[in-house]
Amino acid sequence: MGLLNSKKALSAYELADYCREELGYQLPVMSVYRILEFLGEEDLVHRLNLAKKYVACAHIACKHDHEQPQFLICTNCSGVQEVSIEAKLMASLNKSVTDAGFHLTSQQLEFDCLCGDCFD
Amino acid sequence: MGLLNSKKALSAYELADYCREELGYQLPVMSVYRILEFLGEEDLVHRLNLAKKYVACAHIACKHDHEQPQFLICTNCSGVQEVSIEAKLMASLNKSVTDAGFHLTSQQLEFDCLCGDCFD
DNA sequence: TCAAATGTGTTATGTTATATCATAGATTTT
DNA sequence: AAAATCTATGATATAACATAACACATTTGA
Repeated sequence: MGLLNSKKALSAYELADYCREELGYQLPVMSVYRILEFLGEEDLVHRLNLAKKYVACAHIACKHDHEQPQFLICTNCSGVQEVSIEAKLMASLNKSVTDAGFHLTSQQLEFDCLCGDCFD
Repeated sequence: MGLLNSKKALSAYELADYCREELGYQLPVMSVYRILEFLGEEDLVHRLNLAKKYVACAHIACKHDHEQPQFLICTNCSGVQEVSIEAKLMASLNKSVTDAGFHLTSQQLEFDCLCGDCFD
């Protein structure tokens, strides 16, 4: 499933459709989910909870370690930009959360956005 | 549907179930969605995109204006805490986003968390 | 009063995700 | 090597959340 060369996030069903239509390979959705789960564990794919779609990690080819990624997701076209929020900013954010008695389950933050193309 | 006295976020289907089981009133799910849409426009209810559930606004009874709310959502029990992130922090965040060529569609941020009770 | 707009119920369908079970191939055990 | 077990995969069903489409009644208002 080397198709995660997409600029956009794709759902598991969209990936299955892609395999069938573009590659002529009939891949059950269950298999897509199983593959995505594996790739997620290997940090090769990120699951976007807000969009309920999946993207290839932008740093697959890099050798160095990475900070936790944050994602800007275009609600119009599903375009995704992987960014790093400054450590200082993340620290303040974490403080605000713990002050409220909660704990972030993940430093992988996601924000609903419009990308440059879809914004006016 | 005065039942949004819940500490937890509830889905439209959970609300329909509540009406049927607790109030003995058979309310179609479609109606729940239509009511939630209306209440959302009136800012009496917030839709949580991350949890796909709904909560009553924590400030229904207040008279003064409010900043955009942010939500801490317990992924374990659906408990929700409505907080206000400092303006300064939000400004930095907005800057990070626009620097990346994106635009936040909403200042209503949502964070997956564990609440105090569910955290260890 | 009649036509148009609005509201509500019903049914169907779409989208994302998980559960369950059977079978086929691989691996282990004797 | 044959039997037993484990694992991977496919197929089907179902769950949970959401929207579309249509019918019918009521209101509005010209």
